[in-house]
Amino acid sequence: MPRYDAARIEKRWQEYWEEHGTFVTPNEPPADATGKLYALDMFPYPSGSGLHVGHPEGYTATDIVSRHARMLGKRVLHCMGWDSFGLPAEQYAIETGTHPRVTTEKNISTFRRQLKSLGFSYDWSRELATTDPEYFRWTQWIFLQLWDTWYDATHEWTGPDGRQRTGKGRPIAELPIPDDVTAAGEDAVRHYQDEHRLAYQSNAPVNWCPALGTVLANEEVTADGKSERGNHPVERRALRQWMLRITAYAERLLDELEDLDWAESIKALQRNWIGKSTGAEVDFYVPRAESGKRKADFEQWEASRKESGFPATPGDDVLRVYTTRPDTLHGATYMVIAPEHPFVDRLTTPEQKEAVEAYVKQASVKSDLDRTDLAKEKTGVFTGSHAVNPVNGVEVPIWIADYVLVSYGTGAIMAVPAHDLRDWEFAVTFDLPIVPVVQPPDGHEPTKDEKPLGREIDGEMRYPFAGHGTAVNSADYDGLPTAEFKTKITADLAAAGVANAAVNYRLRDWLFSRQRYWGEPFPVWHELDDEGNPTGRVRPVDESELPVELPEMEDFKPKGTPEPPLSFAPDDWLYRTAEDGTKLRRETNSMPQWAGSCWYFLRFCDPKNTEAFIDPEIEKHWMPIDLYIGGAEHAVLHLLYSRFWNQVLFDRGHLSHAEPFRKLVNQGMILGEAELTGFAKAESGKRKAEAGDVCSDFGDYEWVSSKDVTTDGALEGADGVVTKTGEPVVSVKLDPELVEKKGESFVFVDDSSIRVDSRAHKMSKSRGNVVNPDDVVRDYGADSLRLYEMFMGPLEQTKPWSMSGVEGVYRFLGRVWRMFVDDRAEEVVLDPAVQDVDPTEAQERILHKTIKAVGDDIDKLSFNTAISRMMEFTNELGGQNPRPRAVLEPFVLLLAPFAPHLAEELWHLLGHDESLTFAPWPTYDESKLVEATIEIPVQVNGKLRAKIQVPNGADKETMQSLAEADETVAAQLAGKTVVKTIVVPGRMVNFVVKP
RNA sequence: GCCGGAGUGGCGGAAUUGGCAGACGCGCCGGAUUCAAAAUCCGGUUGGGGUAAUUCCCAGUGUGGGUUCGAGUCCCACCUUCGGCACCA
Repeated sequence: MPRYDAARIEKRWQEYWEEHGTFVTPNEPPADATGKLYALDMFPYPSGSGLHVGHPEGYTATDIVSRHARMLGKRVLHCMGWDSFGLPAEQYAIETGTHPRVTTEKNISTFRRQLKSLGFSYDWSRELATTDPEYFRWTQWIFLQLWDTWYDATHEWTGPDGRQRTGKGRPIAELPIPDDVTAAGEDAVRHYQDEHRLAYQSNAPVNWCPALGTVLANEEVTADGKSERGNHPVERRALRQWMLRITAYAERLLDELEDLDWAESIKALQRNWIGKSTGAEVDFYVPRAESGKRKADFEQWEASRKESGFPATPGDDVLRVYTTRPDTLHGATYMVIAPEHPFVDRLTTPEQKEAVEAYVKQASVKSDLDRTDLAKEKTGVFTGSHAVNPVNGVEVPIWIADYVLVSYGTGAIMAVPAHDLRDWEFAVTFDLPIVPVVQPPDGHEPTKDEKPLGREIDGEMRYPFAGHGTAVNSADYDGLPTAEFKTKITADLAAAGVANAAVNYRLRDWLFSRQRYWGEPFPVWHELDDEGNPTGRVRPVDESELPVELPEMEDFKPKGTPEPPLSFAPDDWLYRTAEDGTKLRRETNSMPQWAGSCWYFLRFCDPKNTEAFIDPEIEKHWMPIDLYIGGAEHAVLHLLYSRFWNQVLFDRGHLSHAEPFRKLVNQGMILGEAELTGFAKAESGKRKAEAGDVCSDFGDYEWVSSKDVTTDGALEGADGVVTKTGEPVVSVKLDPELVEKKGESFVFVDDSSIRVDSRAHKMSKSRGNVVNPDDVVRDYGADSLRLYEMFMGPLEQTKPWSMSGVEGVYRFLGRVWRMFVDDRAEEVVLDPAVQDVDPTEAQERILHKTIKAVGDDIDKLSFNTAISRMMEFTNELGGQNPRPRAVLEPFVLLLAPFAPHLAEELWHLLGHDESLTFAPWPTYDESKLVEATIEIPVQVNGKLRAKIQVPNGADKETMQSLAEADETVAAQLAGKTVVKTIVVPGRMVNFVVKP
């Protein structure tokens, strides 16, 4: 019986595509192509658990778009590769003693097999893995480019789009060296350069995770101070690390976001992450002299500043703060510096020394968790020193508190308790003065945040006010609205040389080194002195010596100390003597997993190039990416990092576009099948639970899930089941709050106390609701899996899996099959109903409607509706006899991007010898879409009263008279006055009447 | 708290962007086919009411207002929910 046999068909066509190299894209594409499409999937980390049903969701979407584009005659680049460096392979290796390379290769081949079984039209000849030395050779090369680049913030240039821009990455050799640095000698120059490179070393405190044995980026640490991977505790520790100066590109990354065709939500996420704020930096003079001379010192300082202007780096006698509210300067009644601020020691007076030291120590051991969790209680300690408020010469105390972060702004703030909630809390705790300088607008009530902080002062309830208003207690500025005041005072203070307009970003530099074995080695040597100690000078590995491969090692376990595994590599890898006789030691940190994924899309264009990471001509040919689809979990990190690398490579002239991803779409997460869970009462006979039902305790009710319930609604292993409304599948949940306890028994208060919980949850091993794509392919075929994942709902939406939904699309494919194939025949032959006859007008119309709808929907990535249109077509044509070939053939082509295997099989059956991959996409004829007469609604006072047939293209008058002639309408209008008639041609008629 | 989404039948979701709410699929009900089943096919399925019957009536897109001849769609306020950030001065 020639039933729809997905397994046979799919095997056949996958073999055909492989043999014929159907999807291999030459680098010299046909000249007659009508445009190009680069459709990219976020390449997977080949984990040990294999493909997840979430992967094929985005992959199917790009595959449909790619296959559609090929049929439209475009040249298409569509590739797959592996983000194969990373922690899990290394941890598995440590546990089992298998080399990570072995595990990785095994996992890759599983992924490859699974992906191939789904019939994606990837050009497998371009497959790449980030762990391949021929690949990471260029990752290392790009790192050297970063090392060789500084950011010239003042450089003006015009982008490819003709827009003027400021700021560009330039070769380090072009960095202007100040004369005093040149005079100080070669080492000073080198040091100066190192301070400007985009890749630099730093000793700043980092997130050290002892359990993972590595340092983590801020982005890899959760809010409660745990590692994102594994949820292990993370502590702060000062270590020498490589950093990438992504902050230099903050403005560029923010600015270029505007023109990209990305979902607003993702743009918002990135904007949020970059976190731009504008305000001013203000210098507060810190007098050192004994009282008496202090005022004179301040005045002298003020005068000198007026002359010199606002310096780039403040001196020792100045505390520089950043504020977004310079208009509240008159209300600054104290200052706060972070416990890690470099001035802590200098500002601490002998009397306060003990208290300060204790506080700073305590703050240093506090994890981020403690710091945020104790947010309710503000803590701090007085330094003993004061600073002078530049607007009024008032001396204010300087405190140390951990609510000020050393890593943001200048690590110091001016505190305006009247207008900042945190400062208010602190001032209240330590009894510091509160001076209001902003008058709230009339009728302002304290907000939800402000209200709870209210406090009685001098017999009156007072609240902080963080909003905008009018200036008071601000000398000459009184009466100015906040916004105006900000601009004015910033200008005035800038003229006085004590402040400057400033911008700050939440974004931090990217911690780029890890203490792992399974990552790209840094292409860097450290110079050693005669004793073998590092001199602090580094030398790049010569390009000709790339790649720096990983040494073969027996033991790459982390030692629980920050010494990276590579520092235990064999000496011949680790050490070398340079031609000039200098002893060198390799950098033993490795790059983070993000490195390889920052540029893989470039390599796909030119994967075999041994001369360059990409050929400039080929790059121009394929980039930018027209469609990039992947999970929202990469909305910030991966996408920001790769944009950053791409910007730098663009600035250095290696790329033709600054932004790699023209259009980005995040597929929604696929949740596990919605489970009905709850308490079921096991008793004989099925019946409804009712109000008043009694149970002796919740033990009478068993926790069940839909898996325990058979299709007819009986609970397996029990005699019956309590149902909500008599529906067969069901279990109920008791909401303890709605169940009354009477003695030892519980009584259902009312029907609402019986709840069915049918939530869908994330797929997870522990929940046991993970769907394995292999199983689905085995039972229903790849086409069904592809079609189902596209039919579930909008691509970007989170949606639950449903096995019966898979069966639904499988049934649809069966109907398609039987539309062509006589399933009662002995062999696979065309159904006799498929004939070379002229289609009827109605058949032509549905065909052309379907062609239009499917094409438009693919362009909109609205695959669920495209599929529903094809179902409508099948519902209409399936039962007809004869079924004209001229209508069925184009339909096969429409189906091809979605269910390519079945489509190829039917195409073949219709007598075509070649694959339909490059068959022209059907076109529709606008004139075939119109019907002779159409049905339109007639409303009276906006209510639908009748439907009438009108000739297509009827004018207003005709439509109105036809509507008036309708019996029902006439009855509705009888005895009433028509005030107005609205006629929308081809749409509707509406009579507005008065009684 | 701030930023960004989303609320439509029993369920997943449609709705030419202001013009017939519920396309398509799932589930369910009824029927055909069958010795029976599987598979397949046909009909019904928002709720309520009415009729011998129909192209019948009423209500209805989270809640409350508003704009409009007309609102799921636009405006205002609110509720719920999901995601991200969270002492960022």
